[in-house]
Amino acid sequence: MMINFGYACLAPGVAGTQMRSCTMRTATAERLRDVIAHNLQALMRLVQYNKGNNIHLFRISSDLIPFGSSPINTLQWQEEFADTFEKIGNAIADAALRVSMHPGQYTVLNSPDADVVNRAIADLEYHEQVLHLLKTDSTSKIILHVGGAYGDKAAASERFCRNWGRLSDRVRSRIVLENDERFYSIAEVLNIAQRLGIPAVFDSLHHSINPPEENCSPADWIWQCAKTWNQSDGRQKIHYSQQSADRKPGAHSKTIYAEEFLQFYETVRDMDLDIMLEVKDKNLSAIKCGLIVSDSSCISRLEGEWAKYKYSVLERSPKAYQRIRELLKDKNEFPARQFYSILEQAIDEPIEKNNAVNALLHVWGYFKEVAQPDEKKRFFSALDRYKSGTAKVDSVKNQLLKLAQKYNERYILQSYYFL
DNA sequence: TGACGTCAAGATCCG
DNA sequence: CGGATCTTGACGTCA
Repeated sequence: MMINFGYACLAPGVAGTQMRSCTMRTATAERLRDVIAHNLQALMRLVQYNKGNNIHLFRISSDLIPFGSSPINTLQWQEEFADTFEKIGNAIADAALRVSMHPGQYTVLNSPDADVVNRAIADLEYHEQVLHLLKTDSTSKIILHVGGAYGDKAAASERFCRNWGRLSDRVRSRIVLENDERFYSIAEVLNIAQRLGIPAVFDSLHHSINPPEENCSPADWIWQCAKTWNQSDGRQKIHYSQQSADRKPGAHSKTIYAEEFLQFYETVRDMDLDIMLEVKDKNLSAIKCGLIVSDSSCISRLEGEWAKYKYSVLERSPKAYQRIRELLKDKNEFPARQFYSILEQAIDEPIEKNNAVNALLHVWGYFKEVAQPDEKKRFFSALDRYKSGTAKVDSVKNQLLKLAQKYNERYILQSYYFL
């Protein structure tokens, strides 16, 4: 039995992995060509990053090809970039990475509006083309919601099943259905999924907001969903996320909080699962979850994470900074849960000026020998403006980021301090 | 007609 | 002019 963790689309803090886009107004063939080439390169770097960080589950952004299913995009991008796709596909296979895609809430297959349905079909075909060009098999899924209710959910579900017949075999072999937070509960999704003979994806946060009448535990529903996954679908997938404490219901938390997560994990740990985390800090939480459920990893993995977090901790809580340093001293231990517990508390604290200045000066330490006189002058004048309240801490940080880029300070560049 | 969610582009403002 | 901050875009449904 085994559980993998993955994240969606973006890896904040990882150089060269940002997606670009364009608006309809600026979507010339040339511009689109540029953006697609850039995004494919970013995807390649994401794949390599995942491989290097032992992450085996990843959602590819629907924005990979801007207007990928729109007549606005007149490029033959499938042919033009076929070789690039193939190279990335090889890297995906080499990394043993399972990729998926997830069209958003605006792809609605069960709409009563024929145009909306036609666009939804085109959009699903676009997602399939990407996965196909990457040479992935049918275990690379397209996650879809049922759609709207239109005041008559039974009729809307019927329409979904009818329009299902209009999709190509290739698309149908990839689609999996997910419960949403407003209309279709996991029970209703299971119903439709069973009828069409396709897998169901349990989403924990959607479920807590929109539970079915049947009173089963999340683990029971996950077990129900397990029966809809067969050999050609690959390992069962679920979505896990936590409610943001300070935002509206359904909003994802900024990180996966370890304690709450472990309570859930205990209920599914004996299953074979791929768990897609939906969370603001993306790859950071995927690494976190992998580490806190592992009881036999090397402390150097924690030290590597600490290197990236340390200045974000220092600018909030020098006390937590010291505690973690103490915690990581014993090289024979692997105190992942304690490490993340202290970290989470620190990251949720507000930034106070004295602590922030302390952290800024720590980072400045990397440049004080190499910086030019004018760079030094600029940094300290920005620091003074921050101290006196006429500038924000981010403007001082940006100066440090610029210096890190100019002098290629890798230790600083990889830090989450600048996010 | 605005809110919803997402994240980068685009626009504007400031020194 | 560069950097910081605000608004817009693109999608469909529902109140």
